[in-house]
Amino acid sequence: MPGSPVSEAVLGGLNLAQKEAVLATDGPVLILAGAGSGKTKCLTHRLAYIVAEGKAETNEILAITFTNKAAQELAGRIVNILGLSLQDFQRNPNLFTRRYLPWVGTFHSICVRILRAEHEQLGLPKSFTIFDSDDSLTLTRGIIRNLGYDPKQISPNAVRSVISGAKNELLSPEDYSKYVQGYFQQVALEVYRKYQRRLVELSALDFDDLIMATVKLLEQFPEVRAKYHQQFKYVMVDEYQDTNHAQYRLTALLTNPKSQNLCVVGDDYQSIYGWRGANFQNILNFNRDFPASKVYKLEQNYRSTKNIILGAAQVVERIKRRSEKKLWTDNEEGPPISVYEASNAYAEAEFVATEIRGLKGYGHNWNDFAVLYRTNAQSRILEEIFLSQGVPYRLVGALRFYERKEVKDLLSYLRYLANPGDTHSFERAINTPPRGIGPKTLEKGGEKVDKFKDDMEQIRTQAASLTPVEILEKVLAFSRYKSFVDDGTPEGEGRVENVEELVNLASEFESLDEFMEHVTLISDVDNYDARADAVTLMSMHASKGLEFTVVFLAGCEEGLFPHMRALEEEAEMDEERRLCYVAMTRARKRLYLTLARQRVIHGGLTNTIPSRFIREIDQNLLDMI
DNA sequence: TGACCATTATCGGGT
DNA sequence: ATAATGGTCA
Ligand SMILES: Nc1ncnc2c1ncn2[C@@H]1O[C@H](COP(=O)(O)OP(=O)(O)OP(=O)(O)O)[C@@H](O)[C@H]1O
Repeated sequence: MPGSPVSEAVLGGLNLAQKEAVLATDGPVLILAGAGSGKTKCLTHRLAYIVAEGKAETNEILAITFTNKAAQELAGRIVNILGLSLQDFQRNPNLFTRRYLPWVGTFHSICVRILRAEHEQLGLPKSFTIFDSDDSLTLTRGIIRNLGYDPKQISPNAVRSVISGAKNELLSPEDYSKYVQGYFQQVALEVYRKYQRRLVELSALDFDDLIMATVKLLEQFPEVRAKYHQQFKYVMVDEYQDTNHAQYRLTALLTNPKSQNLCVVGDDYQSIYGWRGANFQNILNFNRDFPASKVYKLEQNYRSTKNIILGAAQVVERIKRRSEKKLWTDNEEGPPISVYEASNAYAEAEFVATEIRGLKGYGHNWNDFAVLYRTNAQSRILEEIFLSQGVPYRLVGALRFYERKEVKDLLSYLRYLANPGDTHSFERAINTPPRGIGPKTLEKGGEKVDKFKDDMEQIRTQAASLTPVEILEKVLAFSRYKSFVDDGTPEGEGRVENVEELVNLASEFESLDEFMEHVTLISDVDNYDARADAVTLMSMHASKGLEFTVVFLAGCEEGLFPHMRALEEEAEMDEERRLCYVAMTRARKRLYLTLARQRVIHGGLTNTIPSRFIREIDQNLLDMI
């Protein structure tokens, strides 16, 4: 009830504008605000408030977060409001979030849940396979070859991005055929057709299909749509500026048209995923799409110093197409933004490491620091130097868990067990470890192949009454996978560790489908642990939504940041500016911009020019070291 | 079939 | 400069 102790607690610690946004539970709401103004905080409190007020049960709230990590954080913060035990949550955040907040997650994980529930409508088996980008690429390459094209002339990557782009715009091959121009797109269309047919045969969906299929489901079946409208009393979407067309449609389809209880949160200045179809006009058009909407603007930044806020604003103000937005802070002015020009990338990394070690002496922890860069390739030199200087670090975003070979190998068994139609996984599993069954033997068939199929069928029968970890143990015993990867070398040891990590993860799940889905959909940032006492190394993109006391932006050079490929198009340069704004505003107290005057690119030494972003910041906010 | 070697792409970001 | 892919040969 309003004024009840719980509601009071939920509203405590919010400023006036934030409180208003939290209290405006009903009807369409847009929270449009700059960095560090407490948007995510608002969303969390809003969810808590709705539950505390008894306006909806936790399973009646659909909340889309940008990462799985954010979903878990949301769950963690409302544990006490739900009257549940914090220990339970901490023991297994995954299971806890699934159980108590089944509809809090990323677009992709929410879609999987809907599709699993409604699979029959779409003629899919319940345990359909999720293709990740690697699987998609392999399939695409195979089709290109099958159709008689040379993968060297028709780049599988380029075709992938055409197909993905089409799906993000909700274009089926038929729809896409209307836009085709030129030879390459003609071929891409042909591949798209075949690719889609192949996925159906395999009972598989790729990442983009997860969204597109859900949209189709909801468009095609009004009764399914109505069911979810009843289920979801409240819908909330965080980071709405980074939704693509398919996600935008999906949001509208999932919102009850009568109540229109939809709250979207975001900042058009922080739209950094345009390259994968995100369109920040979605957030700017919210008023047009929902004329009854109320708009809340939060203008006070609680995160950063005045100098950081001012500097970041100056970079982003050069963008022509943007909303007008105020952002101020009561925080101290803080030290100027430090700029350091190193002679080369090693010297740059040494400066960063030395600076961190120096500041560490002034009472900082290692996890107060982050080094952010434009391209993942930059992490290598930083790692090398950090290692030699004894600076503990955690690298985020390099290799996703699922992309490790051992994980993919074992998942292929599990996928095939769950979905016998998935011959893609079958073909991988049957010869991992090598059993002398290559493509030729497979085609001919015969005893060896039948034996494997029979063995798998046996495990499949038993699997029905087993937990995910038990099934995985069976697979490991059957394949003797561990002894296959453990060759006694340190690398072999690492591979065994990967297997064990997968086993541990499996033990956190109750259903095989959920376990596999989790492994396929988690990103590397999801494993980022803010408590681990180490310096964080990650891409600027991956840093979205996070905050650190001290931030270094490495490689502030023309051609690297802003990136070479963004120099020509204004829209792309705008996105680089927004990325700069995002990256700068991750910092609470101190911000460094560093660069190398010489850098090795593609094996050749190149002279560099300092990034225009440094020039665009008022010189008296900067301290050139 | 699978190991080995040459050639080629990669280094733009990621669910 | 390195990783991945593809072709060749045992
Ligand atoms: N009313 C408030 N009083 C004190 N601190 C606040 C308040 N609101 C937000 N904060 C703090 O400000 C910081 C930023 O909040 P939050 O991450 O919710 O902002 P955001 O708008 O989502 O940021 P961004 O868009 O940059 O990711 C957090 O540390 C949060 O605890």
